[in-house]
Amino acid sequence: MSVHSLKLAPQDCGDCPIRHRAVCSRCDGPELARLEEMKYYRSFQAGQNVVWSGDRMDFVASVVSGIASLTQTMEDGRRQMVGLLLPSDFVGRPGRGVAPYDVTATTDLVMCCFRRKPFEEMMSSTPHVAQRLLEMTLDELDAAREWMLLLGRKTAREKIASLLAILARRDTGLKAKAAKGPISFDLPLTREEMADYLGLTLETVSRQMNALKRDGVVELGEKRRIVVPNFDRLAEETGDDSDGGFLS
Amino acid sequence: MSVHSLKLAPQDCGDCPIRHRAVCSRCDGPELARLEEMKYYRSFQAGQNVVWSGDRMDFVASVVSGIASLTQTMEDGRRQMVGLLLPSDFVGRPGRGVAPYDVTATTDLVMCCFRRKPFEEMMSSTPHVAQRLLEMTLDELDAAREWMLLLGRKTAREKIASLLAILARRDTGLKAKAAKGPISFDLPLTREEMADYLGLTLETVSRQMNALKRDGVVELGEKRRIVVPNFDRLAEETGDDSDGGFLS
DNA sequence: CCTTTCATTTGATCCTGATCAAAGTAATCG
DNA sequence: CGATTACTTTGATCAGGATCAAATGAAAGG
Repeated sequence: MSVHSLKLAPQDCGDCPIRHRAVCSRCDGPELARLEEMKYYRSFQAGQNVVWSGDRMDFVASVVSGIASLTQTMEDGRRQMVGLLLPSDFVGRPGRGVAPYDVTATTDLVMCCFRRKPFEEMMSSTPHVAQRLLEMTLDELDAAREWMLLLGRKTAREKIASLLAILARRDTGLKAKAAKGPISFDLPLTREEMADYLGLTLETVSRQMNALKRDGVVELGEKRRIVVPNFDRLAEETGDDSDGGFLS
Repeated sequence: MSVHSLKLAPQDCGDCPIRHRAVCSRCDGPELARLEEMKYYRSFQAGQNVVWSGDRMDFVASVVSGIASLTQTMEDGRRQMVGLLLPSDFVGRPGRGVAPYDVTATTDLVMCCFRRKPFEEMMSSTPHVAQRLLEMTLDELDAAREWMLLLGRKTAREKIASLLAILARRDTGLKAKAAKGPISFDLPLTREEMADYLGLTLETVSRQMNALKRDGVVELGEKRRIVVPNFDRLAEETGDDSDGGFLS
């Protein structure tokens, strides 16, 4: 069981992510009350599809627990993951009624949903909500562009290291870098999902994971447990600048 | 000289893209008047840098004529283009003071700029401006994710075909698909820039361009002129679904 | 507990695109 | 106009990762 599911029980929404990230971290006004009324939960089992590319998508949502992925597929089956949604991430596109890619529950998943229409109305009458959404979308765009660099120019080993670093940071709440000691987390993805994330095959992922293990960069424990003895060492393997992420 | 520069003389801003795309396609209120006062122009020569990654970026802007590119670079020089800005595209990130990637004038370039602070103030007092920006950012995010599929899973030939199709569509105003006849446009990118866009080397780009030529998919005229005798034929080479782009 | 299924590892071989090198073209400038 | 510089093509070789194949390991279910 991933640590994520411990963050927040779906019944207890006092700390619901939508409140903190998606909508309004700055106020407690009537908008929030309206949102509270509107919201509802949906659960999915690991592997279950949330929406298919091309489907109508009449809601927006925030991930409460678990992990969802956005993937694009070509006719012949080649697949590329284009988004990985962790708890507190936002899904859905105000103003767009059709999903442009598949959304899948990678692990057991709980989402906090809002029907799209009323959410959009709320948005237009509440300026800073649109601004908050814009901010989040810009973050996602930054992430997508980082990801493009990874896909286009990094070696297989660098790709793997980058993904592990991203997951480690997310799972330990960004303080992984600061912490000097070893950190560990549960890999939420299969080799195949990692391959779809990285633009590789699962065989290459497996080989490179073991290469990193052989070189002492990571330890692969039981049941997908990953131990990173030295985060800086892992960061060196990513090919990124050491000072990544001092954006204002 | 690219056809783009003919679209709009920078002095004549009655048709300034910022008006139509970036800010407000729905109104003519006082916001527009305020914007008109704020705006100013900047010109860059082909090859000139607009901002470096990590620089302060105190303005947002709309491309009036020419082409700008966003690129990310690794320490060892590997480069990946992560954005290609054509006329009417928006650059800049409300709320962020630092550029996360290099912005370069790929051709001679004219941008219509607004200082960031006053623009942001205008945004917060004018709800639908933030909404419009959100919409544009979502479009960019879609484009980025399409691009990720290209980088992660397409073959060199498919990558080239995809890029040519994108440029053809943009240059002919989306009606390329409908048009049954041959279409043509000027390639605004060198082989090296195409390579940076596609995650390839320039040699591979050159070879695949000539392969497409040999196979009659495109004709390479003088001075970077590209002729596409049959757009559907080109589209087949991209690996994309034939019905790409019926988003609501 | 055994069977079935799914995930991962490992091996052998192949192929696409990278790399290294050089020649050919086109644009620029004194 | 000739020389320099930038861009493009072409060739030869190499290597990283894909593909095909099979074995191993771990989880799930009757």
